[in-house]
This record gives sequence, C-alpha cells and structure tokens, in this order.
Amino acid sequence: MTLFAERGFADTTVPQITARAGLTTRTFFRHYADKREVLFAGEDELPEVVARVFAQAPAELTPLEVVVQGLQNVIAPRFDNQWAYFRARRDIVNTDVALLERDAHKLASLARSGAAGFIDRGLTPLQAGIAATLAVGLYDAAFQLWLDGDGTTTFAQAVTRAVEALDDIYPGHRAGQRSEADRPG
Amino acid sequence: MTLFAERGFADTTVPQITARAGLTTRTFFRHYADKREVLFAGEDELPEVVARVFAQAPAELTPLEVVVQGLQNVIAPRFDNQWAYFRARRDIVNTDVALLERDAHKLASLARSGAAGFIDRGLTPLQAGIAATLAVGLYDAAFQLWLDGDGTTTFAQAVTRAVEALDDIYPGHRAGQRSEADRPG
DNA sequence: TACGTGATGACACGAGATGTCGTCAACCGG
DNA sequence: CCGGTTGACGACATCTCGTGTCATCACGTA
Repeated sequence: MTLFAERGFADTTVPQITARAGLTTRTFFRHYADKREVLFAGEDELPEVVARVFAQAPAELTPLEVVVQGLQNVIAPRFDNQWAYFRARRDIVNTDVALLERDAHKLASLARSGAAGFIDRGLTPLQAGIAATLAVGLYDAAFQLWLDGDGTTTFAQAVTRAVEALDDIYPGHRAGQRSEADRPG
Repeated sequence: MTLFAERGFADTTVPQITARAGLTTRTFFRHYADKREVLFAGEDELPEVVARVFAQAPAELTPLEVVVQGLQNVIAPRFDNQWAYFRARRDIVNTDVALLERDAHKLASLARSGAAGFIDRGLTPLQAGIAATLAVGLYDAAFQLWLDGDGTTTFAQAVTRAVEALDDIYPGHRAGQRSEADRPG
C-alpha cells in the first residue's frame, strides 16, 4: 500500500514490494494470485457472508428488504472502523484500469452469489439476476457515499440514503407505506 | 475467434493469432490494446450511443422510461442480426476470468456514462449512480436472456421481459398504471 | 534422533506488452 | 514525373508478470 501510494500501482514492481518486505518475488505469488489481488485480499469471504444473510432472512421479506436488512445488520459492522483503509484503497484503485476491472468483477461475482440466494427464495433466474444487480448497485452506491463522507457517518446511514435515492427515481412499495405517496423530486 | 474456440483463450498466444493472420506480434498490439480487447472491439462506441439516447430523450420521461426507450429504439437494432456472433463470443468470455473482468468493467464504464446523462437531467449524483446501475442491470439481464434464447426472439422482447421481472420484484410506478396492483409471485 | 510437513529461496522460462528504428507503399503538390 | 510526407508494418530489444521445479530450512512429532 505504501509503495503504491508513493509510486503508483503500475510503476511498482513485485520485486520492489518483496524487497521492502524482505521476501522473494516467488514468495509473493505464493500468497497472492497476482499483483492486483493484494488490494482485494479478504474480500473473497463476501459471497459467503451473502449466503449467510439469505439463510438467516425470514421468508416473508421482499427481496429489497432482505438486501437492506443484510447491508444494515451484517455488512455495515464489517466496514465501520475501517473507513481510513478503504478510503486509501479506493484512491489507489481509481488510478489503475486493471484494478478497476478487478473491482468490477468482484462486484459481479457478488451479484452472482446474491442471485443464487434469490433463486433459493423462489425467484426466477431472471428476477434473481435483476434483484441481485439492484442489490449490488445499492451496496456500491452506499459504499461510495460512505467513502465520500468524512469518516464519522456510518455505513448503515449511507445505505439508508441510497435506498431513499432508489425510491426517488423508481418509487416502489416500501414496507408499511402506500406507494402512491409521491415524493418531491 | 476461431483459435480461441479451438484451443481456449488462455492457451492461445498472440504469435499464434498473428501467424494465422500473416502478421507480426507487434502489429497485433498496434491494433488492440491487449489480447483480451480482441473480443471487445467495437463496444467502445456504446458510451457515445448512451449519450445520444439521453440527448434525444424528452425531458418529461422518468429515468426508467428513458432507459427502456433507449434500449428498445437504439440498442436493440444494433444487436439483432448479430445473435450468433454474440453467442459465440459469450461462450469464450465465460471460460476465462480475465475476460469476465474486462466484461464487468465495460458494463461499469457504461454505467458511469449513463450516470453522467442522468446528472444532466437533474438527478443527484447518488440518484444518477443508482439509476445507471439499475439501467445497466436491465440491459445485461435482457442481453443474457436474449442470448439464452434460440436467436429468433428480438432484443426488444427480452428488454420487455426484464422490465416485467423488475416490476415483479420491486413494483414501481409504470406509465399509465396504478402501482397498487399487486402482482402474484 | 529420524521423519514428515510447510514455508521459503533460487533458478529458469514462457507469455504479455512496450519502445525504437528501419522499410515500404500510398498519397499529394509541383 | 519527381520529391516529400504520412501511415502501416517488420525486426529487434527489453521489461514485467506469472509459473514450474527443485533445494533448503525450521518446526513439530514419534
């Protein structure tokens, strides 16, 4: 991370990283599948987290309610207190196309995991795919909103704001509310 | 494409491709930024197409209406009659993680382009980001649905089915309809 | 002590990707 | 017809990424 911030991701070679760490190039690739993966290590468990969210969710919840509840109760606690790290990480990722590709693919994998969960809940593959994409969209929007803040707001608050934005652009049935209630733009 | 189908993407080297084409390795990289880009050439114009859709859309349309109209009127004609090519292309892309990453990033770039258009129409960045992600999700769902078909159905029909699926999982205001109408399922 | 296991170092190597220079054909104005 | 420019390509060198392979060393255990 330090070297990436100093010299940029592309201009930092693996030998430079391992020299700083006192290891060998070969050892680096035994721990990380490739150079990019250093910045994404630890996110592989997210699909499992998603699966757990679906397993614990009551059957009567709507797809969106499952998503919001999962983001608020399971994802949020994992992110708070790590704001500074994710902020620094995003600044690096945004400078390199290869890292943005990896990031986009991780989100797509997350969506596939979510779609599997929705199918288990009885949705058709088409519905599940769209629901999962919408869920990941909310997740990512909330994540970026959270990072754009000053580090004092919680991830859960960002999720709430993202859901409100969704209702603004595409008013849907919210639990306990009449969908007719038009919101001012 | 032929070599990729025969030997797989990863096991096909650039010298093999250029030998088949009667050219040099160096010449290959003058036409394509990297090996993966061969399968995505021509999609760079999609963001411009998106920009045109937004420029032509009447101001009174809702975000979702802009998307659906754009997909039906502008995107669909570009895809029909190319079903066989896109089908073969998808079969190759799905076999290689690096290609899936590139694919995911292209969709993300498309979403950024769409978000810019929504911001121009007066949405907040947060709303625009979510609207664009939802739009790309519909686009991709329709695209996959279209490819899963037998080649006789049109892309526009797939878009219609995708929008119906969205309304099933997250009932929103559709033009000229009461949103109270609960759908079974 | 002897053995197995796991992490690491050392070395070689293929493939992707880029910089640089020279060549050649097409084009264009005089 | 001539001389210059432009653009595409070949040839060569080079760098980095990533992998296969084998030797070594530390550690725990019978």
